Amino acid sequence: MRIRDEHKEQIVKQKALELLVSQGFEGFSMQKLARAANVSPATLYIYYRDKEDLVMSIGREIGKQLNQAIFKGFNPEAAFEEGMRVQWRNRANFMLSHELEMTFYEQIKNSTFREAVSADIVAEFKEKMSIFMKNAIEKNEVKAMPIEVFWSVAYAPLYNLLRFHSEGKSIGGRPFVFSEEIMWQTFDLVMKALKN
Amino acid sequence: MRIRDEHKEQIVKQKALELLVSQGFEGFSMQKLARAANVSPATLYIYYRDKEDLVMSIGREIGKQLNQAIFKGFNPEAAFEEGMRVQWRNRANFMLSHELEMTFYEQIKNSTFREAVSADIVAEFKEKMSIFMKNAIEKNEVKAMPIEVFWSVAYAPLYNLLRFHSEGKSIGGRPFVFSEEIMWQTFDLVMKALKN
DNA sequence: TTTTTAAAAGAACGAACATTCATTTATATT
DNA sequence: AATATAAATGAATGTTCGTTCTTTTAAAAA
Repeated sequence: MRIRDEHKEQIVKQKALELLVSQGFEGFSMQKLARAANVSPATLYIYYRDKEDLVMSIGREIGKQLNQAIFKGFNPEAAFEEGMRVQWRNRANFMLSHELEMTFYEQIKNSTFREAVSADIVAEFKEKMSIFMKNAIEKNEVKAMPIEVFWSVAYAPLYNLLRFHSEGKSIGGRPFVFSEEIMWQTFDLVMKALKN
Repeated sequence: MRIRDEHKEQIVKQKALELLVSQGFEGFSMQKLARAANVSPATLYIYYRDKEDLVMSIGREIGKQLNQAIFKGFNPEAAFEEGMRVQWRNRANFMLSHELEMTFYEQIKNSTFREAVSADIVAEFKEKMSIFMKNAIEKNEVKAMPIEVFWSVAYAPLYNLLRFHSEGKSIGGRPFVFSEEIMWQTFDLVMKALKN
C-alpha cells in the first residue's frame, strides 16, 4: 500500500490559506489550488470530501489552535486583572505569529461558512470564561453585566488594534504598527472601564 | 429614446445586496442576480461595467450613506461625552435600520475589494474626528493617545455588540438582543475608560 | 519477489460562469 | 406619424468551475 505524503498534504493546506487570503473566497478554486500546490485536482479529493469540506476543515483547525492558545496558562481562579492580562498576551501572541491564519479566520466568520467554524469554539470559551467572570463578580472586582457587553468592551479593542496592524494602513497618516507599548496602553484603558 | 427604468435599477441593487449577504461572494453570480431581479444578464452590463464594478459601486454607496449618517448633528466643538454620544446614537441608528447593508459592508471589508471601499471614507472620518479629538485633549477631557487606540476603545465595542445582535446568537445561552439600555450601559463603560 | 492497496495523476465531464452580440422595444424628438 | 436612440432582451460565446473517471505509481504485506 502506498503511504500518504503528509508533506504534500501540508503544502496543500498552506497554499489554500495563501490563496484564500490573497484572492478571497470569490477568487479561490480547486484548480487554482491544485496548480499552486503542484498537485493534481483529483488529489485534493483524497484529502477532502469537497471544496466546502476543505475550507471548513482549515477554518476549524485554525479555530482550535486559536482557542488552545487563548487559554494557555489561564487560571479561571486568578484575579481579574491578572487573568485578563494573560488573555490579552495570549491573543496578541497568537495573532502576531499567525497573521495569515487570523485574516482567513476573520474572512470565514464574515462568510456563509460562519456557523460551522465557531460553534464548538464559542462553547468552550463560554464554559471557561463564565467561571472566571463569576469569580470576579463575587470578589467585587468587576460589576455584573451581560457577557456580550463584557466581551465587547474587554476584547473588541484588542482585535481592532490588530486589524489596524495587519491592514498596514491607519486612520492617521503614518502607518500603524502594533507594539507591546500600545497594547498595554489600551489594556489599561479597558481595565479602567471594567474594574470597580 | 427609450428612458431608463430607475425602478428596475433599484430592484437590481436590492437583490444584489440580498444575494451577496445570503450566499456570500463565493455564491454570487451575475446570472443568479439577473434571475433574482427578473432582468436579462445583459441589462446588468448597462448599469455596471462588470461584476467588480457592481459590487464596488454598491459597497461605496453604503459607505457614503454610513459616513453621512455618522456625522449627522455632530459638532466637532461639542464637549467630549456629548460628541461621543451623538456618534454612538448615529451609528446605532444606522446599523439597526440597515442591517443588510451593514452585513454586506463588513463582508466587503474582509474581502479583496477592501481598499476601494474605505479609502475616501476613512479620509473624511479622519478629518472631522481629529478636530474633535484635538479639542477634547486641549480641554483636558481626555488623554492624548494614538488615534487607532482611541478608535479601538471608543467604537469597537459598539460594533461588536451590533455584530452579536445581527448574528442572532450569543456567547450566553439566550439569544442576544441589542437594546438602548445595553447600548448606554456599554457607552458608560467606554466613557469611564476614555475620560480623564 | 509478487501481490495488494491506497495514493496520486491527468484527462475529461457537464454545469455554471462573466460577458457580448444581434435584435427588439419603448420613449423623446422631429 | 415617422425617426432616432438608448434601454432591454434572449441566445450564444469561450472559459473556468467542481468533481469524477481511468490509469499509473509507490510502498506495505505476503
